[in-house]
Amino acid sequence: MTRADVARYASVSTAVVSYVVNGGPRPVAAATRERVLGAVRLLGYRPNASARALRTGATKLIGVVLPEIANPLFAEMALSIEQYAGELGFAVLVTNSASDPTVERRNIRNLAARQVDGMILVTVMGPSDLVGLPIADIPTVLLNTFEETPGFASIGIDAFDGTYRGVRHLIEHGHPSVALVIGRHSGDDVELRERGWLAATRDAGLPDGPIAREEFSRAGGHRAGHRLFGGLNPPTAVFCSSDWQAIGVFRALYELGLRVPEDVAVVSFDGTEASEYTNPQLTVVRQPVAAMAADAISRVVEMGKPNDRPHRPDVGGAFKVAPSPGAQADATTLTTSTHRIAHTADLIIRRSCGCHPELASRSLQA
Amino acid sequence: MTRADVARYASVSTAVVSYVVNGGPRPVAAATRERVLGAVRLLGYRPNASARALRTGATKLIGVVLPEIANPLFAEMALSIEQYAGELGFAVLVTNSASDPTVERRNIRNLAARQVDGMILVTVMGPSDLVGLPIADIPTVLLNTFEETPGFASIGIDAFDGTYRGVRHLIEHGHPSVALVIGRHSGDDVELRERGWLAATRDAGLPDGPIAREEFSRAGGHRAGHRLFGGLNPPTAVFCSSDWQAIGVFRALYELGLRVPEDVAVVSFDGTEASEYTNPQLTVVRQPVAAMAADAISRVVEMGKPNDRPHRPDVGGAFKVAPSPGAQADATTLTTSTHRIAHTADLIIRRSCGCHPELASRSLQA
DNA sequence: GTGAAAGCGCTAACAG
DNA sequence: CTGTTAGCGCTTTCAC
Repeated sequence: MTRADVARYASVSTAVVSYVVNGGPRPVAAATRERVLGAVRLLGYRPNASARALRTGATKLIGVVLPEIANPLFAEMALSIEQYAGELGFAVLVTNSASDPTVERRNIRNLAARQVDGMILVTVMGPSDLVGLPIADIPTVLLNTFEETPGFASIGIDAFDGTYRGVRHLIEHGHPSVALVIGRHSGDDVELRERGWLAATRDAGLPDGPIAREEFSRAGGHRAGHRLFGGLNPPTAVFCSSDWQAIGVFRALYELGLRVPEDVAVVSFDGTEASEYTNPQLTVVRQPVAAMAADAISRVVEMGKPNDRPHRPDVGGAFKVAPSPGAQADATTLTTSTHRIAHTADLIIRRSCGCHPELASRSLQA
Repeated sequence: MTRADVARYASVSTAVVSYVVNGGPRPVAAATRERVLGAVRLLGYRPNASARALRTGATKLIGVVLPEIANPLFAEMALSIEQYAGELGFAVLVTNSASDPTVERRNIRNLAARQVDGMILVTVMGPSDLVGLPIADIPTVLLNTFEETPGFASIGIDAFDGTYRGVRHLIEHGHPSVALVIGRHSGDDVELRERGWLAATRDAGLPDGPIAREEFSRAGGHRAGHRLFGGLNPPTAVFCSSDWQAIGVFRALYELGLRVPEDVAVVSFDGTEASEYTNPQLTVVRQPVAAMAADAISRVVEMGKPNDRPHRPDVGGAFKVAPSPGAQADATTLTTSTHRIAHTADLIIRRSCGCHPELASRSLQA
């Protein structure tokens, strides 16, 4: 079933079939259109995306590299990305790197080989590892980064500030010190969060609490929890760098017979839906995942457009999510800009921090 | 950067470049090969996947339709599918339907339009809704189905048996009745699980327990939990149709001040990693997700192969996971076969059922 | 062992 | 408003 068959059946040229199928670029008489549409339906014709991609040079595919699809933060990112991309007519090729730089590099290469029109990378590598990759010609944005990344457009939150506020909240509850559970790979994020935690602690005149470095997973959080709270005189408050780790910490606390928030107050970073289903519910510093994903998609798509349009008055209005202040980019240099969109994380108070002791401990009164 | 450029630079024909890049189908002199490879590297040449797909008629893309990527069961499926597909040289286009038949239909159409070489569908629709779709020519397997589906290859577990064994385990603990939390859409799965639950109950001579029909989500489980356990004389045991719902039930029990397993014993279906991070850990009827995903991929790939090969002696050995008994399919009719691979679910005893009371209640002794 | 060339299905000039 | 046609980059048959 090809375009030519449809053309033959409807007694028109293949060009007209194109015009009808694509709604342009030339007008078609209503009667002719009907005839073509009829043939399309009757013949069950489906346009060939590969041929179109070859001809137009655009696959309408966006590649996404995630470190770990099981982590709800990234799962929610994937979901939002797919959704926004779909609204703009793009399909999404999601790959998992299992936080392994080698796998990540392979995935990026694969996506490039498939001529994706753009890439969204949640990378576990440093920016310097990215330069050798064959992606100079592909619109790329780094998502979930924590600082400016030279040579790349990037989107993320202010990890220092977010951590600072989360830790400060814990301190305001009067804890003598606050422990930290954090990732073990060396990167901006780890460093920034650690600095945020340290700054909040010291600004309050408190001694540095204990720190546990484990991978960003439930298992990592579980190990961290046992290490931190398994000894004598365990800390009474802990800040977790991710919901995922916090869930592991909760399990460790449960196994150790420690109650949240009575014995240990917990605050975590991310604020995915999973944080609403721990018992008690987690107080979190929430990342605006959907907004970040929307920004990522719109930037990638924007970067992929030819730079020669004088006006495109209404295109911007299609985006549902307003980019953060400072998101305006210079169209002429966009493709290679180092521009960063920084979103802010909000503190959401729920039960695990101890703000509502009477409610949080209900289960114990039964 | 095209094949022609490389050919020109290496002073060979484009055909030779092809032979080198694809390792065939014709032999190339070692010296020539080196020259070509050098040109490829120097020029940074990347083959154009669209052109290749157009020429060969194969995109090496497999489309996947999931009802809900956030549900860990489907997230784990997506992960396994991507992994196995990658090993066979296929990339995966994952789409979400949010359990909405309309969205699902749209996604299937989109995938078909992109000329995927095969499809794996975790559908929320009945088989009859599938017939109108333009996918007769695309190798398709239904994953996570619960009964034979006429006209489709399908893979799933025996939901009746799995539920039966989970419920029976609860009954063996001596509970006077067992409640059921189950999905609300009408389909084989819901019906089979309900029958399994009923059969186990009645075979034990027990009265039918209460039933709560809610969507397959944490929120659904949460509502079900409140409905089931919020009144006077709540049941003392409950079987949840999914880990996801069980997590919601746990939250409801926590909010109601009911302890697991002391006040309420819980067993759930799925056995994803999430079930190891509830407090206490869930006793589950575990679906062999990785094996099911591997089966799905290998069947789709197999179906996509031309039917005219007389022998392919070693291909089968490449698969890591052996299909269940009865998985041998008739190669000549595979594409349109109704064949079903039924995996079996195992009961995994952990803490939520009450088998280890001394351990499960540790948190209360603190 | 290598080259020439046809053509996959589509789009978009260009011509009418 | 509609038709003709030249490729997009690749694979592969056929000739040498």
